[in-house]
Amino acid sequence: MRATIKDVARISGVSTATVSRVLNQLGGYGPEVATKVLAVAKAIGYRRNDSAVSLVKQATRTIGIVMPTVTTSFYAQIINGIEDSAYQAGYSVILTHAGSSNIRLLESLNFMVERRVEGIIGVSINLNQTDLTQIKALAVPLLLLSAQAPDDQLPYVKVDDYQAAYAATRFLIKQGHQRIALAGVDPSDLVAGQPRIAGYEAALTAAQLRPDRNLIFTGDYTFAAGQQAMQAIIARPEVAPTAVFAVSDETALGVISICYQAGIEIPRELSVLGYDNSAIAAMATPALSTVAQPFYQMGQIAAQKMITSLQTKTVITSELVPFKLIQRGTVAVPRSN
Amino acid sequence: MRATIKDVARISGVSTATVSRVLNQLGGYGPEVATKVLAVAKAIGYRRNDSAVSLVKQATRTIGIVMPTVTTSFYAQIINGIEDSAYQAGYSVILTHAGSSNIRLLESLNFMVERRVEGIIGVSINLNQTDLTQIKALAVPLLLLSAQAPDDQLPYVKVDDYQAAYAATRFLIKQGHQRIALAGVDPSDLVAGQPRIAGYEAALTAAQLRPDRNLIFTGDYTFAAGQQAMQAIIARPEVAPTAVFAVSDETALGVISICYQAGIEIPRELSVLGYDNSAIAAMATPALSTVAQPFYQMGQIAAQKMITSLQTKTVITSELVPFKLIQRGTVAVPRSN
DNA sequence: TTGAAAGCGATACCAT
DNA sequence: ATGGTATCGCTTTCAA
Repeated sequence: MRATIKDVARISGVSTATVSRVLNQLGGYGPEVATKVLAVAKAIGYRRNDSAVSLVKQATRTIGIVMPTVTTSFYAQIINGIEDSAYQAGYSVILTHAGSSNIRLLESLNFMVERRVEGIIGVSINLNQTDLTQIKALAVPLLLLSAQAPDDQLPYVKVDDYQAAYAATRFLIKQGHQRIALAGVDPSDLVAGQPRIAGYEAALTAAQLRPDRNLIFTGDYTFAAGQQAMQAIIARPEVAPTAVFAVSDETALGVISICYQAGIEIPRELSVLGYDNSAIAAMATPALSTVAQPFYQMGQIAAQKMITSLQTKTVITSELVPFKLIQRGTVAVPRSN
Repeated sequence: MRATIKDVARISGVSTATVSRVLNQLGGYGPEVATKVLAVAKAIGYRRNDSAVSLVKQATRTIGIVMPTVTTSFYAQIINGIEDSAYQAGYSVILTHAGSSNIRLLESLNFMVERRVEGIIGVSINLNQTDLTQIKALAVPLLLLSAQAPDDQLPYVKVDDYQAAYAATRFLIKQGHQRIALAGVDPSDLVAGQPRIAGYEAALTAAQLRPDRNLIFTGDYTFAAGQQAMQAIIARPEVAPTAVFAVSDETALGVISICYQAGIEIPRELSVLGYDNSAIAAMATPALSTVAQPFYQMGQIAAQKMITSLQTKTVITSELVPFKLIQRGTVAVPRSN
């Protein structure tokens, strides 16, 4: 059994109250007592029991992270950001997966409530109205990261997908592209799907280019989705885009992998633009031009917002974080231009 | 304030003891009482307070993960594996970073001891004797994942780096390669460095090929290390390997990126073999041939071992997990052959 | 400056 | 089948 405050008290010849005061530097004790207590605590390897502290203080200084099981490469960056901020504020981070398509979501959230986390950051989780109702009943602050709830019923930290898609498409147009495909997008996805489609089409329209639904290749943001999109593009020469805007870096790599097999040279014959700027983007060959989401910072911001809100008892405000266009090696002017 | 067991007891008109029995399905109560209690608990949104449970049970059902801050792409897979296994066993997972080069290591471990985690899984952390001594003093089970302590003072789960490097090199030799470079390796790294060098050299020797120190390009397993290695190779035409065995997938991609810039075609002019089979390997162009480490399973195994040991109070045994050679598109027979 | 003691929310033993 | 209550380790009033 581990040493407790009582052991320290007994050995030091003082009361537990005094030991507690010394250990927490609350003042109101003589210097020699302090020295003694500290020495004893160290000698017997005393460590505070946070369960007991949490119980009496009614605060666990813990925040929870819930995320889908699927492990796209950028989650590590987000977690890093959250954990670093939390750590600095003296908070612990507990982690659970919501399973694929949220099957474990409510179970996970419940788990965390029992663990008495003070707040939860939900990464990339899509919520429907039922979820939302149940979450309200949990009575724990939930902040969304890279996600958004219907009618903004929950605060979020994310980039503006519409603006990012608009800027990305506009960038491609400025390079001289006129036939630009959009690949891997899920049109039923209210958060990252529809806004990106809308931004893409708006940029096209603003440049007097007529959006063409045949240039939109739907998918689920994966590598495989990119491969399928590119295969479809090759299969239909009448479509012949000069650039493809992929909705994720992984999708972009899927596109590129098919081009490689088909002998299509990038960026000479086809430009490819990714989305995320995950670690793989910089390591791809050729290095992937992409829309950067500042994942690490997003994690930091989310944790900070949560903790500040907890400490000041204020409501968490949503925040749109800036994206950035990173030009590397996969976008060039179109050949025909 | 959240509802407690007392509230449930009061409203149901029974004692807290009975409520506890019902909630934990311990038997020893009438069916109508059970129904009543459950209904009340649900109605007032009662959730168990795990801090209180942990305190009285002297068990937190929590395991901690400590890992370096640097976020190579496979950490997500490891965490997924750990979390899934832990979740199934009813355990929570708390996560902290040890900072770069372990600066935050002991602080993190201490944090976890105060949180009363029942065991800690240390991912990719290199320990020296001082660390080890302090860890012993913490008196908490520590299992290493993808790491190994001096003199095997701590149990571990990892692949056999020597054997993997041996097999990989042998594979390259069988393909007809005779001049094989080793890139990105840290020769001062006892865990992943020296064994791989040794395995590589042993395979060479076994095939009557004389190991050549000029073919070993040291580094720190990163993308940049791969780039530097390849630049060095190009700068010294007298070395001219026909294959390079990179110590990580990222390093392999670094090698490939320089080849691309230099117009060296892979695998026609140079074969490249990676190590890890992280998510990026399959998505690279051309797809990377590599030595696979089963990260997700390693996470699962580690968590299972830890939890089993906790529950059966037995000592954790080390385990060498199998690696696998994954042949994709970056290794071919040498041109000159 | 210091200590006694009440509680935090649950469990589990001992009665009844 | 049910209730009373000591207990887990700590913080925090209230007194002294």
